[in-house]
Amino acid sequence: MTMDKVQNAEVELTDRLRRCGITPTAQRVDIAHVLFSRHEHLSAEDVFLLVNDNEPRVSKATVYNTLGLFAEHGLIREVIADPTKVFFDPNVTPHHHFFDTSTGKLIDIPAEQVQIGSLPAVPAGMQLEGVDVIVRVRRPDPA
Amino acid sequence: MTMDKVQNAEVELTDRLRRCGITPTAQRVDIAHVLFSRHEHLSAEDVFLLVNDNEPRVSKATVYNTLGLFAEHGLIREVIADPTKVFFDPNVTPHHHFFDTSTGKLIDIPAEQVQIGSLPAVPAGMQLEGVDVIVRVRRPDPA
DNA sequence: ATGTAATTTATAATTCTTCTAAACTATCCT
DNA sequence: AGGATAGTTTAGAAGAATTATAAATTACAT
Repeated sequence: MTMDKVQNAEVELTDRLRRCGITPTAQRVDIAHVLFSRHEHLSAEDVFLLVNDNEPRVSKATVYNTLGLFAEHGLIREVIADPTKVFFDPNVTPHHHFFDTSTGKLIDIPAEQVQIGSLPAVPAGMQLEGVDVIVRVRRPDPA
Repeated sequence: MTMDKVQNAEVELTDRLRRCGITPTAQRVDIAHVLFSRHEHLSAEDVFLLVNDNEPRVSKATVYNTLGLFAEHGLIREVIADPTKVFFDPNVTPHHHFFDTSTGKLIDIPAEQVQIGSLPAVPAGMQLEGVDVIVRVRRPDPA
C-alpha cells in the first residue's frame, strides 16, 4: 500500500467516525483501523493485541471504552454467542451468525440466507431492537 | 402441599435425572427442584441463592458443576443473551427468547411463533447443533 | 495564554467462572 | 463388617473478562 492510500484510509476512517457522531482521536482511529482492515470477529483482547502489535499505542481501558462507544453509535455490533467472550463485528448490515462451538469462531450469514417467516408480537409497551439468529455448529467428533 | 406430594415431587425429579443419565444425589435433586419448581430463567447465582435460601445445602462449586452437568445431559439449556451472564432454562423443548435489554430478563417464545423459512447450508464437514433466535426488545425511554 | 471539557491511562476492584486438592459418600467385593 | 475404588462435594484459590477510579494528558475555545 502506498503512503497515499494509507492516508486515504485514515481520512475515510475519520469521516466514518464523524458520520457516526464519534469524535475521531488517534486511538479511536487506530482501533477502527484494526476493526475494518480485516473481516473477522474480534474480541476486546484481540483488538488490544492487534492495535499494539508493534509499539504500545492504546491502553486496555481505552480499548474497552472505545469498543463500547463504537457499539453504542452503531459503528460496530456486539455479538454474544460465547459465554466467555463478546465479539465485535465490523459488519453492521443485517446478518446472522454461525457459531462453531468447538473453536469459538463466528462466521457471518448474509441476511437473505435466513428467512424469518414470522415473529411473535413484541410484548406490550416494548419496542423491537433487533433479531439475532445464531446457528450453532460443531465439527463432529473424530469417532 | 402435603408430605406425600413433596415426596412425589422428589421421586419424579429423581427419575427425571436418572432418565437423563445423571446419578441423583441430594444436592442435584435440590438444584433440580429449584430449576423446575418455577418457570423462570435463572443464573448460576440465582440458583445458588435459592437453593440455600433457608439453610446451607449446596456449595457454589457444586452449583456450577451441576448446572454444567444438567446442560450437558440436556436436562436444561444454556441461554446466552447477556454478555455478563449465562441463564439456564428448564424448558428444553424447541423455543426461542425475547431478551429485554433494559432489565436483562428473558421470556420464552414458543417455537411455533417463529417460522424460520430457510437456513443456509451448514459449512462443509460441520454438523448442526441448534438454532437460537434472540429477539432483543426494550422499554422505550420515557422521553 | 488560560480555563474547561474531553480523553486516555495505569491500576485497582469487581464479577463470573473454573480449578485444585482434600474430605466425604456410596458401592462393590469377600 | 472391612477395605479398596470410583464418584461427589467442598472451601478456597486462581483465572479471565470487564468496569471503576482518579490522576494525567490532550484538545479547544475563549
